[in-house]
Amino acid sequence: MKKIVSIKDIARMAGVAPSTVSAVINGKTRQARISLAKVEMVKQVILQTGYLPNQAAVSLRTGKTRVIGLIVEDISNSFFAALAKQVEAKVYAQGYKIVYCSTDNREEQGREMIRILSRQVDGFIITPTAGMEEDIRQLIAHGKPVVLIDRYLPGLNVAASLVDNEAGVRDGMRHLLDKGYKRIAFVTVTHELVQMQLREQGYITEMVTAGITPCILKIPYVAGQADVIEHITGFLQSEKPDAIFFSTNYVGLAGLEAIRRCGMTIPGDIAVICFDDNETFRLFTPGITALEQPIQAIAHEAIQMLMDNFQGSGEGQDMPGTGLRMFAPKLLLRSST
Amino acid sequence: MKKIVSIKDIARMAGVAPSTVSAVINGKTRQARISLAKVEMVKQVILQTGYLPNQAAVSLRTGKTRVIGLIVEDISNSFFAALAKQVEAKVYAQGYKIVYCSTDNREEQGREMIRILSRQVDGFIITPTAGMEEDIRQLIAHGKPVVLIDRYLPGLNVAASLVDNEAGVRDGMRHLLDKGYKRIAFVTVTHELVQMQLREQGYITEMVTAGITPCILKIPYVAGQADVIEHITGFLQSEKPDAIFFSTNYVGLAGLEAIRRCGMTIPGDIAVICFDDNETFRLFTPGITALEQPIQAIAHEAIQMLMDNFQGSGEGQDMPGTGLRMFAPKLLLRSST
DNA sequence: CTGAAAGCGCTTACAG
DNA sequence: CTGAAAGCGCTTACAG
Repeated sequence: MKKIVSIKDIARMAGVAPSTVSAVINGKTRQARISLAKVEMVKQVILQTGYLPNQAAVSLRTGKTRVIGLIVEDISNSFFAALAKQVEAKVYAQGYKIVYCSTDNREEQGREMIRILSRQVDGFIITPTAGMEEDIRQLIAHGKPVVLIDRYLPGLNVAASLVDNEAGVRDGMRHLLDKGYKRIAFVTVTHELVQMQLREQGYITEMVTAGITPCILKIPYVAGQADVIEHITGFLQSEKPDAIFFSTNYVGLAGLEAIRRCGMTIPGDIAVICFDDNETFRLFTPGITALEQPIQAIAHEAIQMLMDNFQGSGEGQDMPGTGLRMFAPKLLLRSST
Repeated sequence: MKKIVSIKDIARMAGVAPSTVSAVINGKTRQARISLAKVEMVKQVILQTGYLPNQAAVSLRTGKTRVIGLIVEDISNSFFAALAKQVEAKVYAQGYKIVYCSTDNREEQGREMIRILSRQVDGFIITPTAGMEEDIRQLIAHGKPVVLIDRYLPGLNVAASLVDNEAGVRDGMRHLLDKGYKRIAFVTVTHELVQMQLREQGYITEMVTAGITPCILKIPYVAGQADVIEHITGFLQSEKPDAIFFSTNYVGLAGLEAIRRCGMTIPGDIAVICFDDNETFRLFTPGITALEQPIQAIAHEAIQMLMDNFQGSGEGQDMPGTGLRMFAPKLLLRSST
């Protein structure tokens, strides 16, 4: 086990004091008015030894960890996984690292994760679960920046970056209406989170504008995949819509299975569109028209807001960058509509 | 911004010395022979204040970070995302955290990540890229435990946890042969990593055993999705196989598209099987027979080996738990074969 | 049985 | 322009 070089070793090797080395590392040679010759000397030694400061010591001294906590609903879900990838690239480029964890939408889990991580990260990017309001409020009160992603909690004035749910659904609806579909059904899940309500709202608004009576199926959030398929199958048989709008990935995949079971053809018997794209929709025969979330924009904006907070006061005063940033999804036209 | 309580505050509030508090926190009250009354006193105060030790200080003092570095090829890939999820559950349960990063199979990227993280984690779980041998060797020489996952580097005697590639392919092949398919083609990518060679080897072995001439298409690894589809389309038209074995997810998805373009039906014109399962294969019409990787077993074994290292010497001596752990994939029979 | 003291590796006023 | 010293919050011998 090789001995690890410390700032003292570097100082000794360069013939200067540790504080000089520190100034060089942190780019404070101007303020400290270190001579150019010494700066060069120190840089040489650092390069030769491959010296890297002990981050634990830096953190202890400065109170900064250069770590960001990424708390998502489920890292194995393709949407969050893609988000994590986008976050990663940005964050490492700025010299930060990421620790992640999944809440699986369990309130207790999320709370515990915040507790464990709160002292060990400089800030959070969080997919909030219902009931997390108070924890997030406290985090911010303690001067720990938080940016919400993918959704927000109404009544909690915290920066958030997400897709424009209502605009997306309205886009998709106008496409269906333009194509001449009339009996357009909307299939969604009961969910306390605001984004589902916004999507439903978008649907209702467009239907009402078009002068057609809305036709909505709401599936209990807790239902398993098999149950969801059952629900949709029954709904298709009784309502006989000519087009169907699935509010989310998860429901859409079950919906395709239900349509298959009913022996209906797409788009002949029924047109299909879904909020959220995925590989299955792309490869399905026929391709399924979908609203693709601008994951990169969402992730980049979230990081940007968080980093802006780091620059700013960071002292529990008014956080800059609070408020919602929404990005319109992209309508991917495929053969299903 | 509220003042953060330290061990001194707890000590003062409980009327004991900081070292006593430390002993209580670390469960060393027996060795230190602290009276039960004081232990209770301290525990009370800790509970009331919600005190959590400053991890930076602990790390600085003990040299342990209780963080694990997870370096994968691409966290947004569903396989690695699923792996990350399994790793996460295990790791948090043991009081560790995870920082992740993706290499995108770029050697430089992986090396840089190891450099950045090496001082800040207690150990690594790595999906190695070619050319990483030396970096991993050095990590271990410096007493930093490493467990490889999903693949290993021949010639590098490091613990690794992965699927049994050859056994999986042979399983799938025997299934096809039993069903009476003869002109079974194998489509793979050129790739220096060992797992692709093992899969190919499994195919060849079974074909030779069955007395049939192997028929292999190797696609350059660098090819984009469109190119891959082209390659496969041409291959299908010239070779006219009655069954096709895709060596991996990525190739299989392109393969389905190629089959569609050729106007072939599955399994009528051609049977399909693929190494690695995914949602598309499950929902495709017909369902695609696949070999599902035992992700949970792979992840759990990796963590177990890593944690065993933490218990052990950890001093750059012979690492316990070196060697390969392989888990057979599960053959999911669907309608495509 | 318990507490005072040293020290992990940094950064930051501060003295010269 | 540069270096000595204090201190971040812990843990660990060690003295009593």
